[in-house]
Amino acid sequence: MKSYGQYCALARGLDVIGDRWTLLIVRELLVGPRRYSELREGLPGIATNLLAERLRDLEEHGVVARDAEGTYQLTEWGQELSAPVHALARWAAPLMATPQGDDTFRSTWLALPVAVIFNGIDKRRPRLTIEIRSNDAAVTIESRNGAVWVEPGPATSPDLVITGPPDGIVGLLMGALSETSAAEQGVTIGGDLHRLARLRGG
Amino acid sequence: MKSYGQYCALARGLDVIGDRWTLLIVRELLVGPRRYSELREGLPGIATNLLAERLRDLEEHGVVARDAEGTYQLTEWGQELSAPVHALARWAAPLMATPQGDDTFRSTWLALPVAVIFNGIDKRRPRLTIEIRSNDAAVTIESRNGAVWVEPGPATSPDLVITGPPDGIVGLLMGALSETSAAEQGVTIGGDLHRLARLRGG
DNA sequence: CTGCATCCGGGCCGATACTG
DNA sequence: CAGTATCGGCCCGGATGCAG
Repeated sequence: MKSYGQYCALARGLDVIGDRWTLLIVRELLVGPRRYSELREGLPGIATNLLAERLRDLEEHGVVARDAEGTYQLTEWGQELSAPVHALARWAAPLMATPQGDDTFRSTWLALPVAVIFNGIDKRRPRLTIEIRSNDAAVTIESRNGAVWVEPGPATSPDLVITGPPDGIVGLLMGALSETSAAEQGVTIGGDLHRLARLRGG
Repeated sequence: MKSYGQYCALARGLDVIGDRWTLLIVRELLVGPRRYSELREGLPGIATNLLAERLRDLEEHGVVARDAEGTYQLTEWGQELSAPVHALARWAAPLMATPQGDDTFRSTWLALPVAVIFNGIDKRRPRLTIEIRSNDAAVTIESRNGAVWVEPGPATSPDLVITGPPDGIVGLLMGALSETSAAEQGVTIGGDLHRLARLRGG
């Protein structure tokens, strides 16, 4: 991208991550190291040449590093993008109220709202395992030692299983939807939903 | 901009503020309401049609509102962009270490690093008035009641006057430069610099 | 099959000219 | 002062090719 040519931290930051698709690539890598094909899978709609070019730019700028096997991961500095990414997601949370419509969805994207909703460590949070079954592959929300995070794949013995469309699931996680209104959106819950509310400190 | 078409808060947020120049327009409006010509002045390099189009988009999305006299200002939701903007500026702070070079600078841009460095309210901070004289118009850094912010224009009776190039001034504000190394960059200080350090809690 | 590079049509960006 | 109109060029998006 052409530089803004401004001696300003925001402008210089945008010179690095302001390109189209760039921050979404960072979102994918914040979940963990990813192969090229996994990145494509998590970024529906991106052109393959764009993904390659962005990764090259991010590597040059010191945000992304690739190891010998061709796996991409964030550098230490790149990891620190979690703060602005979470802040932007939090700001944009009201936009999630309008339904999914034709928008695509990948269940690994739940890592972002989960990180925003259950951020930090709270020792009072109970241990809990939730399996999420939505459009594509199942993912697991784990609560251990006060921290909450998302892992790809189903759970071995979940305390709670939530099945349904993405907007209903996100509404439930945020606490914006009641169990009955979520059910109207097609969400099925296996287990006691109050255990989820307790993760938010409810 | 074309929507990413993803049911993800980050993607939907970028659909609103991900366009080129958009977040820099928000930076200008975070300082306070601005006229069209003032925005142009604070965004060197932007094309006038782009500025008009971005303002229209931001207004449609409910980020910006314009009053009867044609003054633009952020809505309540738009104001909340201060969090992601500050987070991005904080992340990009290391990029400010490379010198200004040919980059343009406006002294009102100091409002952003000042907000990042002296964020929040700290009652132990002393009352202080600093006048900054850099490339263009003078600005004033005010510390009152534990809060620190930037006002356009010179101060009436400053406790401290700092004159010099932008990179030297920003380095001094962050505490990354000593008084002597700042002086080597052409920074002149009128008054006792230790009073500035005390604002940071030093 | 993975991990890109190349090519091309269309849309967005950048600069200038112009208008109420 | 506050934009609109216009136009060349670059970037984006989608399809395809191809080397390891």
